[in-house]
Amino acid sequence: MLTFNDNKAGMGGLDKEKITKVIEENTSASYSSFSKKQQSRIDEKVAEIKNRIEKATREEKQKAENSMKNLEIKLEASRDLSRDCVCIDMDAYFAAVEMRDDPKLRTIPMAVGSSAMLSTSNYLARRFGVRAGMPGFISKKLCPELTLVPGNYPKYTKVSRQFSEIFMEYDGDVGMMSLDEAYIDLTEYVANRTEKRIFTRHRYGGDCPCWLPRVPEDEDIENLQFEDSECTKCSKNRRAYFDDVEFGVGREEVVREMRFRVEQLTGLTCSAGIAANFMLAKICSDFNKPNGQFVLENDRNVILEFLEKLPIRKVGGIGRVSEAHLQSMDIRTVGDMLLQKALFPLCFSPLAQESFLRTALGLPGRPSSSDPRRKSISVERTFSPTSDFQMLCDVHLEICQMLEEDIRKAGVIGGKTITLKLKLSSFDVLTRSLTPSDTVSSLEDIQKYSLELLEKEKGKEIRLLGVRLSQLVFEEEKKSKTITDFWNDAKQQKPLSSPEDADEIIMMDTRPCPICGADVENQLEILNRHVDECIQKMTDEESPELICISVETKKKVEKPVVFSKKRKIQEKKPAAKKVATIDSFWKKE
DNA sequence: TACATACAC
DNA sequence: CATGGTGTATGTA
Repeated sequence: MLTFNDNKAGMGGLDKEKITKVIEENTSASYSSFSKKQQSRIDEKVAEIKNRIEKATREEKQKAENSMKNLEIKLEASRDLSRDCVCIDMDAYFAAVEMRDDPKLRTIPMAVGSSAMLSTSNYLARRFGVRAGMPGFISKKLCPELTLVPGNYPKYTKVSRQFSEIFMEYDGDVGMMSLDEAYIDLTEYVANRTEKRIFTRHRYGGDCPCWLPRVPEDEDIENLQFEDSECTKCSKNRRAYFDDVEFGVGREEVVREMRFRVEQLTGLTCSAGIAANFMLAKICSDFNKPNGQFVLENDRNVILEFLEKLPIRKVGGIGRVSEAHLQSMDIRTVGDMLLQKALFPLCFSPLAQESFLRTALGLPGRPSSSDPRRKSISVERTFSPTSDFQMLCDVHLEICQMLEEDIRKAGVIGGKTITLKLKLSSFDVLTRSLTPSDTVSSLEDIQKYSLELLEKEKGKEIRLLGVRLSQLVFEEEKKSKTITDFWNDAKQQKPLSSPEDADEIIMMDTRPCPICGADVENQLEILNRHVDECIQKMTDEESPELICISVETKKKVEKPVVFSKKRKIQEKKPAAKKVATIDSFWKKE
């Protein structure tokens, strides 16, 4: 049913039927009936679509076809094949971080999440059908030996900051879609890149399993230079091999270089897609996963050919429901979309028509709202279903307190509209909202208005409560000055790296380690590693992270001013998302 | 404006 | 035992 799809990578050749059966057997009655309800809603819509096509008159069909033809001409005129867009996606991100920091997890099936929900699974676990979005307790049935690791979001956030700094050197306006996904416009960088770059590559071997990347077992290491040392973590001997690697000037080479640097810095691999726009780059990033990249030539025919056989579900924005709708029109691949485009006006809204046609042509989505500011802020929690109103009020108060705190941290003064979200024990979701004449800002206001809404739902058995504030009012921001100052300060202190003096960094000058004073090769990744070792030596056993960026290096993050030269009007990157705040997971009464 | 849906990660 | 949390966009009334 709709519980399991093998859309994502890593599941070749497993027994789908068996997995589906295990999932069904372990699905609760209430969830199962909710799923059925959802499915029948989709079926209804599908019937409606078929019906509309069936009973459309000749004139209507003709009109629809003309309308799509005109739209296609208009859209085709906007095609831009001049850009180098890159989407970089970390491989099994949360799981990879946990595996990096605990070698025992590298060889067993493992997932990050709770018994209620998994965020990621490693590739070994995926072979059992264990995947992101699946409840942990069902995963355990599919794979009894599965190890569940609770997520450590502050750590994932920190690591994400580390590698986004690398991307920032290539595109000052890099868009982080989430902790593990980056959109990079390389056009300008590639155009200006005239020289190859050489990096020292560090890889590890010996008895110490801690550091990554490892030298492959089958590689001939006869002629590699190395250095032995005692690992500060496991006390075993670690052998660090090093050699030079070169990266040329084309976009593929530059992307290889970025991926190389990410792995050197964090010990994590990522995959990349390269194409004429971000919509295509995102699809491509999935093609050679894990630890690979895929380029789609900036050529109309090549793009259309690539899309012809591509299942529609691989396209960003087409989910379970749209897939079903389109399938009812015999559309399974993007190629089919192009063949059937004349039917769109009979079944879909104008926006949906355009969006599907853009997809079919390999064009990016409509650039959306130019206001980069966030539009809403919310907190929601799931708990054991209850209709006890006092209990719901207690939860509600806590949620309001958390929301108020988040609002303050976000530099938001208040908002016009307050929305209460409820999920019933049946899994049905309701929202109730109101817009008072005055802006809602204090904890008291938030609580008062949302409680008003909650009171009207007395008696319902509820499993989730949420409160959202929208139509936000922001603090007057004078941030740009701060950032500039920050950058100027950093510049005077001799920054570790910047595009202008990139060559100096690659060439081998040294720089004293701020911790131990020893001369260290002045290359960002190497320096970070060294500093990290030093810090580990002198500090705790506490921090489980192997790689931790130095404080100095961190300051360099804020430098978009320098890089953002005038850029052509272009497709909007997906908006950067706020990092979720984590608190201990509470549940039960 | 209010509410529901769909989607991404 | 047991199916998440945050945010955006869009359709419809």
